[in-house]
Amino acid sequence: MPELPEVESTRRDLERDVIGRSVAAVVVRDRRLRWPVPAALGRKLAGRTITDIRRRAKYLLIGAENGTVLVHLGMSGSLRLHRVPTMPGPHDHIDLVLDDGRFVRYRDPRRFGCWLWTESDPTRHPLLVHLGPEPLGVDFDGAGLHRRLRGRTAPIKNMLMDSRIVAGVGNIYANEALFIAGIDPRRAAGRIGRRRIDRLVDALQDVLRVAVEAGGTTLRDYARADGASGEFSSRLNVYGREGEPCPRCAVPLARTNLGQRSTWYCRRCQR
DNA sequence: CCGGACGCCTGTCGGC
DNA sequence: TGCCGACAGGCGTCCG
Repeated sequence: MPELPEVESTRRDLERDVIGRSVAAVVVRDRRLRWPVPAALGRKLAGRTITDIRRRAKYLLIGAENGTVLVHLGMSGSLRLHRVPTMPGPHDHIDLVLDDGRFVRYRDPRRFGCWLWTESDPTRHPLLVHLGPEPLGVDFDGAGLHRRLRGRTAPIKNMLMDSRIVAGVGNIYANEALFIAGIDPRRAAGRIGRRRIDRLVDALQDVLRVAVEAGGTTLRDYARADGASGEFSSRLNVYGREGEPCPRCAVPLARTNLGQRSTWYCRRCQR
């Protein structure tokens, strides 16, 4: 579920309230996430101050004085900041309780996410070390992407969703960026000219920036840290819109499958 | 190295 | 109404 804009929105929401607070306790009700939640996590974090919250790709890096928690929201995860004690639901697996009594609650029905602990440089962690550039970072541009795609025969949409090529882009924003750029998602990535790759970079950056400003996209499970929905849902041009008129040319939008994922596009506008 | 398929898990929805 | 398959925002791993 959560892609770069959703994770970044969550990061910004949490950063405001959590930085500088210390951890009173970590309550783990179910350790069975993608990988088991480390048994030592509570002991490591208890009494420690949260120094920063960063994001890399779709990972949140919650920094303490003595290490970093790597949090991934998987397909259905969310982090909510609660001010008042509330009964946990069946999928509320972890509470990070702060010294002022507020707590960050991790909910993840499908348990595809993770909470891991590292005491070394988190960017060198095996899960992060091979990630490609951040699409909104200064080192991401048309020249670099064009070079990385040289010789690749896989569809461009698969490449956008490959975190080694560019980090943090998932199914929603890959579809939306390709629509804006007017590129057929099935097209072999290495056969797209430099000009069109430049357009794709612009489109991707635009859609991600606007989505972050809107607080991300809520389809079902995702919620901001304050419980609000992401408002980008109403701005989606093609995602989930098979058969509806193309916003640009009114031809019914098509759907296909690429890399086992549903893909929506306009047969006329995207070449 | 590359591309494609497969699980992991729970919930929901549509068709019969 | 009930059952069953398809599908859902991700991604590490395996196979050819």
